[in-house]
Amino acid sequence: MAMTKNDTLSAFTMSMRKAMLEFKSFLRNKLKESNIDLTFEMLQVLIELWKKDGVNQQELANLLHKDKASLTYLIDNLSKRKLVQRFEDPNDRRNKIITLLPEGSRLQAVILPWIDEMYTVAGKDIPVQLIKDGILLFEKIQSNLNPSAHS
Amino acid sequence: MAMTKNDTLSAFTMSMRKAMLEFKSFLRNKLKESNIDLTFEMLQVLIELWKKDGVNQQELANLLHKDKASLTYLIDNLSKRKLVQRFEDPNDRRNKIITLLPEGSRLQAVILPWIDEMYTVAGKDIPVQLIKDGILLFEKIQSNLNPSAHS
DNA sequence: ATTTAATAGTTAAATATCAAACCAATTTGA
DNA sequence: TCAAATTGGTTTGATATTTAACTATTAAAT
Repeated sequence: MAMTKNDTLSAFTMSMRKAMLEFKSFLRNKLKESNIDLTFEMLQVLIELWKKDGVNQQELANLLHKDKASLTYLIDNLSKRKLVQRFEDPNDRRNKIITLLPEGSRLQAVILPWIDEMYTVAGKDIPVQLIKDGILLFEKIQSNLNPSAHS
Repeated sequence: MAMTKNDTLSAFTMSMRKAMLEFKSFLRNKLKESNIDLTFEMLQVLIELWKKDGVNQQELANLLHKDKASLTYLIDNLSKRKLVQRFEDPNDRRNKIITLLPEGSRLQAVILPWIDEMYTVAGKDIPVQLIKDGILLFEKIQSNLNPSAHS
């Protein structure tokens, strides 16, 4: 049977979904091995804060392509675990600035090596140019599906 | 600053996430425009049933890379909407065979054109070979992260 | 043949996502 | 300046995902 371009795209999205799940699964296993009670999504937030601490929820939502409502819950869950803290921005009291607590900072040295390992394992025997081509492909698809989004 | 291969992979996963969200968002908008009360995930199940009706939950879970527990809930929600029905397999009473109800079948003619449109829009000005290259890239990453998985 | 193991499905609990409604604070603009 | 619009965050309700424990059924093994 002839495979149309749209059939290929259907296989593409399926395979993309599965690759995404493998990344998540890799990290979940690492966390579980060390009995760290964190989800992949909470980790995404922490990673952004390790790059730049003191960011408000909306900025985090934008960086992570998540809904601001999702961020409310994620910050709640990170706060419960005493990893981050909310502060009201004195310059604009609508904003809640999120900062790392000591335990949240401490985890960086433990977890970042796992992230690095994950990418090293995932990218084994793959030329970096292929990965860059993949990014360009994603960006083209994004702009096709949503021309108004200014990436 | 120099961008390492792992930095590129980090950008890759971010961009992949975003592309996935655009696909979901496109379909959600279509469904909403027509006031069809279905989620992207319920649609994934229907699409498999449109390809092959009368499949059990575990097979659906495997096809969609989902957990069997997720399928229980998805089938519950599709049943509530009178789109599918569970049957006990007489040959193996552990299995629940899922079949389309009339309304579930009827939706195919409405929704499949949207799926086709989604892929046509997404793939505009993209040579099919690039998409195939993307699939190979995903498969390589999958086997790197999870060598035991026999795709 | 009887015990053991594996498989399919359900349930519960915790978390995540999304849309919509909402509040408070700030910005715009007539 | 004051009303309207925008922005950041929260809440609610519905759905999705994951893990783990559990039941029922079937298959495997000694």
